[in-house]
Amino acid sequence: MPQRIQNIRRAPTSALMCQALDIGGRRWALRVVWELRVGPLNFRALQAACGHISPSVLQRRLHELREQQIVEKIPRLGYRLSAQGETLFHVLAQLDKWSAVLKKDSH
Amino acid sequence: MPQRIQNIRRAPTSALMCQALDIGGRRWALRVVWELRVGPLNFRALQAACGHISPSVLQRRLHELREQQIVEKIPRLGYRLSAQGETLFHVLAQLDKWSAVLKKDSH
DNA sequence: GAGGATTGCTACGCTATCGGTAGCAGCTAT
DNA sequence: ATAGCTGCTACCGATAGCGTAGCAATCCTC
Repeated sequence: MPQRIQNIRRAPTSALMCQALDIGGRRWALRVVWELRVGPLNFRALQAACGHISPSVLQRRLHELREQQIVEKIPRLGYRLSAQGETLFHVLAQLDKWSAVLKKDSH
Repeated sequence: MPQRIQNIRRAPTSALMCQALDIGGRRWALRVVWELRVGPLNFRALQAACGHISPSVLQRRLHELREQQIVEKIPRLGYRLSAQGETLFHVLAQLDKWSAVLKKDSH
């Protein structure tokens, strides 16, 4: 008799991973990190780099990312990745490599 | 005179990476992939694993993930990761490691 | 230092997405 | 047969995202 599939014992997803997936699961959040990969950008430049995300949403994402200490604000240059953010960028770099396998024509 | 920050020449984000970030930027999308890491789950089990995501949203995410050929449906077992999905899981495994650096007390 | 451009950011109203609950039809095990 | 589980849909209120306009502050140029 095959074991019921929902009863398979599995390690529960850690709270921190849930948190990471929650942050990443918001529109534009990962994109913002990705666009900051090269260097700091100010608000308008970041907006343009993301393909004209609306400023209200960008403002929210930046606030959240700063709360998580992924992004930091610097006085005269705008926003840049923190040390944590740089580490997250390395993860996204893997995602960039992975994205090559996506079908081009899907939408 | 410092170069204007918005004029820094930067490689534009590739269309495929945009697509990947778009898929991942939807609520629950990455979480679904993550929960399927161990093995196939049926609809209800997946719903429970995600912490009771509403069925309408899960249905939508599964449809999209199947369109992208990240998840596939198998007749009597439910849903499982495709080869592409497995590769994506490896990226998320990096994210899991990264998540350990997140502050615990932030919300 | 007057003028205009650029900056970060907010307000507003609309649409799209999410979330919660209920429930249905098909299958399965008893 | 019947009771439970399954995948999935419908409905609808709540939330998040979008697009545009615009404002106060700063910066640049003359």
